[in-house]
Amino acid sequence: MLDRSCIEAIDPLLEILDGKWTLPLLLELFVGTKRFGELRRRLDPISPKTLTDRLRLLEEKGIITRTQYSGVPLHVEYEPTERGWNLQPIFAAMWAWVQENSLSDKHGTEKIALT
Amino acid sequence: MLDRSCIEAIDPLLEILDGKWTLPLLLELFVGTKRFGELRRRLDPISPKTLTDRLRLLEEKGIITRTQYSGVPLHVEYEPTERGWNLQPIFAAMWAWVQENSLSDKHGTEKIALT
DNA sequence: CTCCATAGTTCATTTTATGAAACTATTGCA
DNA sequence: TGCAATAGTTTCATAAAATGAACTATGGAG
Repeated sequence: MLDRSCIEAIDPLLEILDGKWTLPLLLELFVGTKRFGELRRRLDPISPKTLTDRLRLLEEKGIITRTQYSGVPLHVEYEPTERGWNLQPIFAAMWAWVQENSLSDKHGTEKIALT
Repeated sequence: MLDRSCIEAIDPLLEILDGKWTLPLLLELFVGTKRFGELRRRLDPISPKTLTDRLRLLEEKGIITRTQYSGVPLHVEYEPTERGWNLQPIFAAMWAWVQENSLSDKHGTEKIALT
C-alpha cells in the first residue's frame, strides 16, 4: 500500500520522468533500440536540442545507454539499461489506466454537503 | 506488452499528471481526504495559487472531488474519485521501482563499439 | 456590524522549459 | 582536398509554469 513515506521517496523518479518528451522517448526505446536521427523523426517536431537534453539526462540517470559506432557515416544507438527496462511496469500501469478510464473525459461534478 | 500504439494513447494521462506538485498532491489524497489548508501545509512551500490550479485541473479531469461543508468556519474537502483511485497502481509501480532501483544514482557508462 | 477562520483569487515577477536557426565535429571515400 | 551523412552544440528568443504578496469571499458568533 501507499503511505506517507512514498511521497518524498518518488522524487528521484520524478526528476527522471520530468520534461515534455521524456515518456514518449522512453516508449520509443522500449519498442526498440534507436539512433538519434530516427528518434528525431519519430518524435517530430522535437528539436535536436531538447532531444539531446533528454538523452543526456536519461543517460546520466542510468536509464539508457549511448553506444557510438565508428564507420561511415558515424552513428549512435540508444537503448534502455536494466534500470530502464524496470520502468516498464509503470508504463504498463499507465496504459492500463488509459484503457479503462480515459474514454469519457468526465467533467467535475461538484458536491455541496449540507450539514 | 508495450507497443507503438501506447505512445500517443497515454497523452491524456500525461496532461493529468503533469505539473510540479501533482504527484505529491495525489499521494496526499491517497493517504486520506484532506482540506485545502492541510494540503497547503503538507506540501509546503507550495503557493496557494499553484495548489488551486492543481486541484481545479484534477477535479475537471474527474480525478478528485471537492466537497464544500457549510458551518463555521467553512471548509472544503478533497478526495479521489474512483477514476482517481484507479491511478494507484501507477504510483505503486513507481514506488516499487524506487525501492529496487533508486539506491545508487548510477552515472552514465558510455560505450564505444569498435567495428 | 465587526471579527475570526477557512479558502481561495489577482497580478506582477521570476524561473524554467522549449524552440528555431545556424553552426561544429567526425569519418571515410572519391 | 572536399563532400556527404550522421550527430550533435551553441546562441538567442519565446513560451509556459511557478512564485510571493496582498487582497477577496463567506458565514456565523458575539
